[in-house]
Amino acid sequence: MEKKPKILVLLDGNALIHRAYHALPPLTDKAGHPVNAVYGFAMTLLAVLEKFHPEYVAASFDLAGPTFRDKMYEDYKATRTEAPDDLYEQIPRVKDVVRAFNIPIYEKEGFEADDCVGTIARQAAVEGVETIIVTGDNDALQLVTPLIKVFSIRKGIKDLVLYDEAAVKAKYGFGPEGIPEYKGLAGDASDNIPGVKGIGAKTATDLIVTHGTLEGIYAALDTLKPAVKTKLEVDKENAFLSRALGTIDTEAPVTLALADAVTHEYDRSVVVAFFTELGFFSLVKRLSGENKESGVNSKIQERKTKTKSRSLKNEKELAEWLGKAEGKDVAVWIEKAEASLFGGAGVANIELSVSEESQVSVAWNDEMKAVLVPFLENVKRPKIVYDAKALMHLFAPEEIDLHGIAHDVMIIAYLLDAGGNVGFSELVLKELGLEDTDARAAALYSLNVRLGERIKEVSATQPAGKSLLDVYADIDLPIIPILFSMERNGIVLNREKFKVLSDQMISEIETLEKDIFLFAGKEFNINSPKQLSEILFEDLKIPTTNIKKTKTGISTASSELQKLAEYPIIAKIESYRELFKLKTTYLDALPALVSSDGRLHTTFHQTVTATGRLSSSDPNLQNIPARSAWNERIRGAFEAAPGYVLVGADYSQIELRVMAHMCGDVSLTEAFARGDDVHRKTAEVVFKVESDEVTSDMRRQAKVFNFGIMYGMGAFGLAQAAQIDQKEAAKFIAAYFQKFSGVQEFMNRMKAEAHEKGYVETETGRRRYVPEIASGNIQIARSAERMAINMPIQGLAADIMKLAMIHVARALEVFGDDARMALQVHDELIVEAKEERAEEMAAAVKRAMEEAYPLRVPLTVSVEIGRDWGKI
DNA sequence: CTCGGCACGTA
DNA sequence: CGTACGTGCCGAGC
Repeated sequence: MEKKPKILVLLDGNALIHRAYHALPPLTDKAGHPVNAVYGFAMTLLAVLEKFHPEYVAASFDLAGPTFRDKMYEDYKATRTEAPDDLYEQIPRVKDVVRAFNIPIYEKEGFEADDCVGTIARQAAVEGVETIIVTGDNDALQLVTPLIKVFSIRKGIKDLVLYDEAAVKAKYGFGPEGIPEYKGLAGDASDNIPGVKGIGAKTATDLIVTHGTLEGIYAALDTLKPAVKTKLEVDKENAFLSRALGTIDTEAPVTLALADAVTHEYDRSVVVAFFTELGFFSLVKRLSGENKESGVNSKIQERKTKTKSRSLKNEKELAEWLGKAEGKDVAVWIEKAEASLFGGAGVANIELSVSEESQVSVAWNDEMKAVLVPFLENVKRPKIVYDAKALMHLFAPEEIDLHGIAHDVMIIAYLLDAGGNVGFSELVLKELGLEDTDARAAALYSLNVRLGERIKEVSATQPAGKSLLDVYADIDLPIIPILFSMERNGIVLNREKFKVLSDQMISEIETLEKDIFLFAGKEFNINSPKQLSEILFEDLKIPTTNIKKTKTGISTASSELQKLAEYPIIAKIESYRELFKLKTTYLDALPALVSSDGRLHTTFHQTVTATGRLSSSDPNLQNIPARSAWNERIRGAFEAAPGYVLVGADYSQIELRVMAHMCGDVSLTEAFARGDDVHRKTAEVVFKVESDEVTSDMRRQAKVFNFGIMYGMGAFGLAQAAQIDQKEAAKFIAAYFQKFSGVQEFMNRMKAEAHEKGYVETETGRRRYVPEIASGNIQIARSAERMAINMPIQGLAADIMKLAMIHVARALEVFGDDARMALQVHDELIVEAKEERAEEMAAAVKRAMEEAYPLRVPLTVSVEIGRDWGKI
């Protein structure tokens, strides 16, 4: 019996990293570092180990610095655009993966990974070992011999092909030895190898097939077509140079030590820990199974067979399927129809699944709808979905009310890691190890299982009633239908009011512009920080002492310009910027987004912020101007419908109260309990004066101070914000912490917790990971500490508001169509109410908000009623 | 055309 | 060198 040769798998690290990086969507770990290339590399590594069960494994990487090719040809790889930092950042971690598996790395200064691979493969062949080169670069095909094969990526990262000599010949028409000749003729644009000008793929192949080598071709020059002959003559030097550049050096100064490359056991826990850190849960799963203690050589469990998707032909089959699914959670994936010319996208078809392995798909037509709609609307049929709110909008135009959302996987993923990616395809890749899938309902089902386990695991370590699961069940899930109806309700925007404002603003802006050009002595683009700084600091020669620099020049930020208030042009620029911003961002942009019902419909995002707040976009209605001279007029264009009024309900100082609640500081809680003006109280403390000596200026500074404290501000920042001396600021902080010692203890506690555990939590159980806290960079670590201080405060305030909205929604049920929530702006809720019931309703809203979450200090809400937002 | 940097609106 | 966001403009690079 013929003895089967032993196999060496040789990884071309750089080529694989490049392929993985470009083939995979951006992925990040919890710290926000890109990991898609690391992930792709690790997947490929596991796949080849599984497939070939090699006796030996080794890897090669490029080293920084010029190679012998650069010495030969100074333009080598000159056109190659610098790979993004996102990619370079990942190379050390790829090497860590290789090391975690105890795989030796061969690299040499002055040589590319290719050359090391070629040399090692040649040496292995001498030992009678068969080599399989794993790469993403077809250059390596020139190395193929009976004992050397190339396993190369065709597309994506999953589609790999094993090339032997026959396969190379089939692909190119000539064998491996022809590839350097091919480079000599046709060149290689990606490496800036010139080749012979005018000779492309076709001619090059013909020439090689007929004449073999460059030498052969040049010997037969006279037999060639005149045009080809001329081209070859002109570029003869380039042809030979290009061939040399394109030839892999198999005599690189590296020596294979087969003993090191034996696929000996690796420390499984190291690999698991590393994959976990990277967030590669699907890969951890592939490592586990029966082979707990074994090495890479052992069988890694086979991937599951392809998920089955069956198309249901008629409503009878559908009814039967749904009948069998009775009592089970059904994963529902909606396939959106292409948006039509006449409006939004509808539903094309629906996939349903009650298992990880299979699903059914159902066309969205009248017959099927007759069965589907009762299922979708049935509160008692639990559904697993991804982004329930978006689905509600998809169904809403058809007047279908989606109910019975048991799980929203988007929300679960967000709660598990508010900073991470929550895109469906990213989750499918990270959690299930699938680049993409056609069986989305089955994938959704699987995701719900995996993430469901994880959220339970985390919750088991948290206090009862205050866990991620509780946040999920009591806050983030129930608020979905409320946000949906708020988005659908929208708010009236009076475009006529905007038009009047806009016209006034245009003339003011023009006046300001004229004045500015007069001061400048010429016209320029005031909106360009670059041009503006040239005018100010070069033409007008305004001294730049004390002015900050940016990467691109001297800063023209408002805070910097304020230092130059003595120059009359500065005030004009400030006003110009303010008006220009207001006009473009609000007066011009908002009317364009008003829909046919005359109302603006924002989208609230529930899975964006790191703290648990909502965000708003398209348009963002959470940053409508509030304090500028024009504020009331802009807000005034947001109106109630005829017969209705707006009720605005604001939490008063909710974050300060939350902080008082959490730290339990005696002075602070007492101040709130007495109903004191807390900013005034703070002013007394830091300025060391009696209550009646507090001036309005002191109170204003104290207010800045209170906010600063909650953000973990230091003396420097406080000095900046309150426009005072840094030394003075330090004294204020000392005085503050002496009086409110509980606040300082709280801050220290949060910092300690973040250092110890890597995350902080709100009292409700919402979690934020702050891995940067372990950074060696003191700036980054400090910044993480501030996030750790702020998140439990901002996050609990956000949760209180969400709970309040749930309570308000319930309280408003009795009002029917006479009341509808319109907007939420973090600590403010705006409700549209039938005029005659507004007072009654305002009282109900106030009560619901104040009682939403009992704190150690009173939680007070002020309500205002008015025709428009400017009046409330 | 896309994207990073800057600037600035809100809580 | 104070937290959390979204958007508009410019200018560089594709």
